[in-house]
Amino acid sequence: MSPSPAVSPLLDDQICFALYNASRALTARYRPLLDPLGLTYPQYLALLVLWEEGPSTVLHLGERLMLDSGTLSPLVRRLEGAGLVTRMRLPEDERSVLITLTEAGDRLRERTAGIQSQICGATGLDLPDLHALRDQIADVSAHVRETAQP
Amino acid sequence: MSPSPAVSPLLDDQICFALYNASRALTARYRPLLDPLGLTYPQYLALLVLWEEGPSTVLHLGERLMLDSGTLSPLVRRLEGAGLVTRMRLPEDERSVLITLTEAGDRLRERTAGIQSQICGATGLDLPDLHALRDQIADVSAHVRETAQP
DNA sequence: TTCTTTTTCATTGTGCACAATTTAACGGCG
DNA sequence: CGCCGTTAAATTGTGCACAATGAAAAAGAA
Repeated sequence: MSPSPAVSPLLDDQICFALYNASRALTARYRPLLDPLGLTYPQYLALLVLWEEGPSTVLHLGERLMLDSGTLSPLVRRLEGAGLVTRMRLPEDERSVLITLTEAGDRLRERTAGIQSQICGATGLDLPDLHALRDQIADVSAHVRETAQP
Repeated sequence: MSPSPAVSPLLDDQICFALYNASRALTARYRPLLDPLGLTYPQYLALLVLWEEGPSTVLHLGERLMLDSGTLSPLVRRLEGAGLVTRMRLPEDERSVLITLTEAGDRLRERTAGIQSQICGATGLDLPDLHALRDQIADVSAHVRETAQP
């Protein structure tokens, strides 16, 4: 082991590169599980919110997923094209678009039943370790967002 | 706190969502640091490899960054357009393209000096914790790739 | 050598991310 | 009421990721 400087610029030392790789690796691991359902990973995330929390506006989806309308508008349009959700302007506020699961979108939930355990298994960690790691990562994430420069 | 099932499908419980968010948050944190240099984060990663390891083929870059030619070809073309690298077919193997830093590309390295410490500071962790977390994430990443289904 | 397979890179097409702008609707406020 | 700043989505444009395909060169087999 060579001694490393206090803050190394080496590629493999970078926390961001590790996160970037891990995120892509896990998303790739989801792909063969989601492909049969006709979903991408971001589409699956949007459905998770709808399954958990019911009809949501684009704004609400964006807050939960940390995504803006530039990403969500076309994504939701594709979910609508697949017959999984409907879009409706709110009568009480015509600016907002309420996204609601269709019957097909609701039923799709059952077919995602085994996905989580497969993903957790692929990480090679047991549940306590996985939860601890997830919390650490979430803390870093929150801290990075808080220290964003104006 | 409500008791959670063994493997929760809830959005906020998911390790992948945490990784996905953290990766985007850190990349966003890099953006104002890299914008003045005219670089994106993936372009910065490619330059890191070239700064560390010298002239590299597209294949070598791809192995280091876990990216394929479909991503790297246009990325390298943009680096070439910015005058930071040159591309040359290897005389001994005309299939391979060697990417070499130009003077400008080499000099750019100096202007990235303070970036790492700023990013590390933004995570809110000290160096030992940061290294431990990075290693854990890299382990998960490697395990996920190993357990990819055929 | 000739034929076949593999390797390396580029290209095409789809779907995110995200900045910047636009459009329409809402909420005051005079 | 008309005016104005704000807000919610959508749109536009750029740059990744990645699957799939194509093209050219190299390596091997017959």
